[in-house]
Amino acid sequence: MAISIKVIAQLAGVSHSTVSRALRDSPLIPSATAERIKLIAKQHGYSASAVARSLVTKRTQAVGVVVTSIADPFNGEVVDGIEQVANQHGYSVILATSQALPERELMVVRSFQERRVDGIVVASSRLGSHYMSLLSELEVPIVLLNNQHPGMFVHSVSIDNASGTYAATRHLISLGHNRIAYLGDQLGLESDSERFHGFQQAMSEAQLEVPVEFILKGDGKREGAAQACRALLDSGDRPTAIVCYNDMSALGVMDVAANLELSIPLDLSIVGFDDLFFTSALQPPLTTIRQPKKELGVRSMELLLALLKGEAADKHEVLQGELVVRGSTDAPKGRTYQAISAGKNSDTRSS
Amino acid sequence: MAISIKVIAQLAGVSHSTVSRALRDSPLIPSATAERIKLIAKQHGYSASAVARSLVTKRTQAVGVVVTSIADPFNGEVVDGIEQVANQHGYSVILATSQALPERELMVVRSFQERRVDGIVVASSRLGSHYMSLLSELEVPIVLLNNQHPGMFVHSVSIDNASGTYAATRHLISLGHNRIAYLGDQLGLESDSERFHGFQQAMSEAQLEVPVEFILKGDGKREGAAQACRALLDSGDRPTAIVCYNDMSALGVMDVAANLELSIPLDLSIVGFDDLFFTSALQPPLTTIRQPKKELGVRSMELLLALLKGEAADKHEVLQGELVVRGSTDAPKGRTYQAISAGKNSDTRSS
DNA sequence: CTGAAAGCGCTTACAG
DNA sequence: CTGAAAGCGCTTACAG
Repeated sequence: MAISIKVIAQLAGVSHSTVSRALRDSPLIPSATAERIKLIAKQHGYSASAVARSLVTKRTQAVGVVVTSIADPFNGEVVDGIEQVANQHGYSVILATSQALPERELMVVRSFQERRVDGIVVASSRLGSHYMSLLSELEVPIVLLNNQHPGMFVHSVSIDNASGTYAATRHLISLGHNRIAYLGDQLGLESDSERFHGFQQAMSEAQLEVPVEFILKGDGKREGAAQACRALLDSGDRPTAIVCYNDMSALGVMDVAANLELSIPLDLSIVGFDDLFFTSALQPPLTTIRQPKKELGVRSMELLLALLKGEAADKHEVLQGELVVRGSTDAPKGRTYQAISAGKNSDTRSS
Repeated sequence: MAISIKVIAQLAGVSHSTVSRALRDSPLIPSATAERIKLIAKQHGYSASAVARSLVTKRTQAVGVVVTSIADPFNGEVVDGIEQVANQHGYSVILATSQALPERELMVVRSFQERRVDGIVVASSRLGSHYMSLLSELEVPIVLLNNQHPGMFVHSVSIDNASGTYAATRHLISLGHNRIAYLGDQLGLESDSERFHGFQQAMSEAQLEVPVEFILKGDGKREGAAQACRALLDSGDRPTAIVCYNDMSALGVMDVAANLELSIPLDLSIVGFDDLFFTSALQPPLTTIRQPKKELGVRSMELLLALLKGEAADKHEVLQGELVVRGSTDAPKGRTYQAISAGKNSDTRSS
């Protein structure tokens, strides 16, 4: 059905080589001839076959992008950035989701390989490391976004996890909290341990203890986080603040707090991570670490593009997050009056 | 770099035709030979070239999926459904975003055409109709998700828009509201006029007037919706309830309400549309029409698959939404006591 | 400037 | 069962 270079060659009375050259603006073809051929091509609705071209050029102008799930709003923003840059540079995006299923991960690798994608962006946090080593056998450039597998790959673009939670924890400490919990992820993610590390560092610098019961393991999702923190929040030995692995986890904590009739931030201050678009609409709005999500996608694709051009490129790029203070954090109840009176009454010294 | 059928033919001491057949489990090849060849292929990391295969079979086993933006959480869930079904059936998804830019839409069509995708799912609401007619020239099956261009295409999967807002409006009326506004979209979307129609029908059935000032035009987004409703909500002539085109619009209304210190649902009841995942976490949680988002994606891809197989398929499939009543709707203030006392005190008759 | 030729890596009638 | 041949739609040295 689709018309080929051959038929437009006949129509134009030239060889198909000439048509090919004319259509690709080869300097060999005089512009008059080229225009004539292009016109005929256009009139007949000619569209070059990328697949035929790829066979000879050995380039598909396609990149593979893997995420665990594109329903995850974080991934959506990231992929949006990737896709825009890719498209601007004439690359198509082949999107695959692993759903965190090992068999799906395997299929994705196979599929990328068979399609001969020129490069890959792994834009997801939960891919198994077995999978990663398969990917590395593909012999195409790979960029990891928020790298969870340090050392396995050379190129990555990540958020500065540790500084993020460090800033969040410092913020809580400066409000007067000293009983602060950390609600992490249970999959042993690199990002989780980095975030935990930032938390710990701030705590130890302030010489604050973190009892083991204050270190919770969720799963990065709302329900998992809720389950992970319920017992602690229901106990007499409650923290006054909690630093969460991400916003979805924070949402789970808010659910439990509502359930236990704990007031936020009066009884419990909460900090998230990511700054997903809806966090400012929560009641109270969530204090969180903003990740430049789209930017992460843009930079990853730009890095991949550089690699594709054979340019030497930054190996590991790290972007900074930003603490966004909103209503979910405030001074702990016991210290509220001190803080207020200290502010209103300048002759009162706070401890 | 990638090994070809030819070299494994040499290795196995057979012709490349035999290798091709063995690898594709042709019944012509005895299983012993086939196994031997497969083993060699595996040992040498052979991976068939989808591009070479596509050139001869005229099938790419790839489908194009267009959305305006994959950062939109609604689209994320939809595409997740599409991708899962596609992958299960051996199809890859080429994702393109139009960003509602005409020049991008044009590029997307070109790109799908050059890549010779086997079919297309248009999973987005805001594609220009010029673009749609370009798409229809592609001569591949096209499925429209939440079809905005009735008549232009034969195959679509949609939510029942009118029944959704009809149910939402009935719900408000049954709570005692009679001053109900509709906040729509300004792009002349089919879904918007259908949703408005459902609203209108419920109102006229209840013999309730809808003053023109109560018909607002947003843009389906938070800020646009906020802007569209601010003046009305700030006036003395305020509605007691508002039916929104979608959840993001409802979010904008909530912003304005908070700003004007209107209490929800006491001063204003709000209904959304979509049931995005965060709506249940809002304060108050949002009453909305749930769209089966993933299901819409799944069905669309299944429909496309059927078309690809040449099966006669449903032309226009319509899925039903579901009213999810949450805290953002209640009886209007003036009637609250009546409603309560009518409930508590069975000898009191409400009007 | 232009064309004939070779080749990219496969699939699939066709002949044996 | 197996191989030689043709062909999918391009690009690009090579020769003129």
